Amino acid sequence: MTGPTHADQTYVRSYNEALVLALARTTPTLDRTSVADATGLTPQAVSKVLGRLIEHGLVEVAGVRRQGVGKPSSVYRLVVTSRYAIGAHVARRSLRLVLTDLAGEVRHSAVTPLPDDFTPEDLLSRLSTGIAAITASHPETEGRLTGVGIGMVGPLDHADGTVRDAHRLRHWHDIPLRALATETLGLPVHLDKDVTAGVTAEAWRRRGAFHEAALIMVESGIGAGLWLGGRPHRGAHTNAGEFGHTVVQFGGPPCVCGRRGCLEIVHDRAVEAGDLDLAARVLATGVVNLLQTIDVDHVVLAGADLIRHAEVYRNAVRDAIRTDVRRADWLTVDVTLSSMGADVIAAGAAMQMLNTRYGMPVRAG
Amino acid sequence: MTGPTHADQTYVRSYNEALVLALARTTPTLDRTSVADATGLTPQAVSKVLGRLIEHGLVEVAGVRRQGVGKPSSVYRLVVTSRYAIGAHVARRSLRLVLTDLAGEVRHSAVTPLPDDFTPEDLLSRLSTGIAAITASHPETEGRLTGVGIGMVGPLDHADGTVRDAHRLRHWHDIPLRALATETLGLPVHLDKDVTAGVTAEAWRRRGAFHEAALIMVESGIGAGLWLGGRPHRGAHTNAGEFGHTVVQFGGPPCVCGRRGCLEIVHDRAVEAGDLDLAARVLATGVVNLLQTIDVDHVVLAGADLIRHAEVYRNAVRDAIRTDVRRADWLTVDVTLSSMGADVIAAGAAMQMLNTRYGMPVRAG
DNA sequence: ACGACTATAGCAACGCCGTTGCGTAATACC
DNA sequence: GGTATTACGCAACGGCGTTGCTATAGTCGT
Repeated sequence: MTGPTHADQTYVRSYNEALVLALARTTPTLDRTSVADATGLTPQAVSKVLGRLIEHGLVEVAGVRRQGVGKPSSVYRLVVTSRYAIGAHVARRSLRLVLTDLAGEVRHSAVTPLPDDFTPEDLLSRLSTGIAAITASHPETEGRLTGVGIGMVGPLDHADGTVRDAHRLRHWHDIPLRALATETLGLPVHLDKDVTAGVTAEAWRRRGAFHEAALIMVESGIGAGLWLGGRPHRGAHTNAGEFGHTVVQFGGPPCVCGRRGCLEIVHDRAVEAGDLDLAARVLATGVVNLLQTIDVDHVVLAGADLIRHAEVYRNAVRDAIRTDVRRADWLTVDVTLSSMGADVIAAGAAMQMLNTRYGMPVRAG
Repeated sequence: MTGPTHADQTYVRSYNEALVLALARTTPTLDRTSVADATGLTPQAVSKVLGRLIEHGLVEVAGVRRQGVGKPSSVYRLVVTSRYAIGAHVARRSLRLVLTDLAGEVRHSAVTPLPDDFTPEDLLSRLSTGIAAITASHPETEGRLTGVGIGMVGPLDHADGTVRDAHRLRHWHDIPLRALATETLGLPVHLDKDVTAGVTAEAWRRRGAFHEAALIMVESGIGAGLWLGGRPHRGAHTNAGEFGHTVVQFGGPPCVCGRRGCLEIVHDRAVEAGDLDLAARVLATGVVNLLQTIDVDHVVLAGADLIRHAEVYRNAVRDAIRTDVRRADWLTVDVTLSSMGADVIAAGAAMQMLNTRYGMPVRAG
């Protein structure tokens, strides 16, 4: 992003704190020894890290645990109500707002329609009133709101927070949405593509198990959110995951994007023809293409149009993975449905906001 | 790889040293101020880092530079002859060995044929004699050999150094090649897929400019080496980049891999039919698919079968990128031919070896 | 009941990082 | 030749995880 930067002790501190927080997020309780084993830190260092986290209210002592002979160990746990974040999923016709706690649990969810061809001003005013309504009904978030994450259809530029040309939205060309929203809302704002936010939602809650993953979203378009090497992959222009516009049928029907035989147009034609099985097989072919290209071991299926026929799609993808390629037993892939349903994008956007403050520090590595 | 591990001051040290070394590799000369500007370190810290590097012989003082008023600054430069590495490119019928210096420059290159269906023993003995010949003719490498990098056709497991099932090689099933070679050669060994080694070769020499990139290789098969987020992307099972076996023609001709209409079979059929333009367009379609999926801004073309008709392929790829999709002006992609010719895989393997010692420390980020 | 044993917790000193403050060296300019 | 300017490096500092050691709070055996 900003070019290489150096490492110093503040990096060491925030890195290790993030490591312990990630552990706290994914385990009901912690104790000094188990954290030391999981992180490689010495028990003494764990005490110091936990001390800092307790001081900031992120972690608390939950009691002691007798585990046989010897002094019982103190038990710690995440204070999930110590921080909150708001996530927004900006779709073509609707705005979904969620409130999540520090563990990524959704505390509140609401959808409001958006007018056809809504403008930036339309969105900002609805964001404003929607967030005000949430904070009013959740006074416990007072002073504990980390910020607002926005997941939106692309193309956009994550690095400078600008919407370049949101697909099929007339008034959205080179709109500095992050800056506008920061000013309007008075809170830190994180802007990202919807699918990237979605895959973050899964990763934030599953930590280490989720190292190489893709979230496949079918919802007025087909896209993929990528999580590679333990972090989101956005590509050079925040344009990764334009999965629906890969050609699976050379010379096939023309697509709105200008190419022929794109996954999306071939899939949609099958749906229009009422052949859902074929549509699912087409999508599955694309998923296997994705596996061959980036070799993820977790595939999460999401999106309203997919969830409506969840089992058909999931079975097609699983079948394709098993039979399409002569895949050996070591090529294990876990195919699941999104655990968060329709909230996944908005919740992921909220978690991205939390992640900027309480996740792994960027750069270095 | 080994799960999350903590950060400490040894990490800070090696990180900053790697940062300065990367700068030294890609710049003719260094001075304290420019390093400080580029890394964000204070000048005093740069002095300490450079002092450590000089102590290890990796950097030397090259003189002073008068740049106007004030005390002239000391000028430093990488000692390219302070470390060497050997790279091996194991192909189906040949073994290529190169010697590179610390800058990644190829100092020696040699090819020997490999027998049909060669065994692990065949390879190890040829590695042994080949490396002995190189060190004998390059006495300056005495005591300065970092190790041996091996780039090979997959599938293999980079994490534990095992060849799982090398494509079309009968005697290569679950062979712990890294362990065997380490023992036989008495040197550290790094094992990786050929294409991943190849993309590392480009990245090692171009540093920051090369953040999101793919190396497309056409040479008895079609594969891609991926460089994402400033580091190699291998995927969950070291199986990323099996680009030739993505479907571009749904229901097309059957491929050896078991699917139908794979990029590789469609491309090869076109070549067999003598229609090189079509073959190049098919490959270009696959490249654009790759861009849509992972959004790289550097595409490097390589491989004997491609280089033979380099311009045809390059033009086809450039045309496809320009016209295939309604791409906006911000979607810039740089398409180049590999700068290292036939040595690219072997040289990249050597640089991977150098990278394990003198590159960015793993984990943390 | 009571002492031996054991695992945990935390204080204090330490080593090593980059940072800061400041004195010194070497050049151009007047 | 004096002065401003730029670069260098010693020394003290703050902050990180580590190490050594003592205090603590339980279980277990007698």
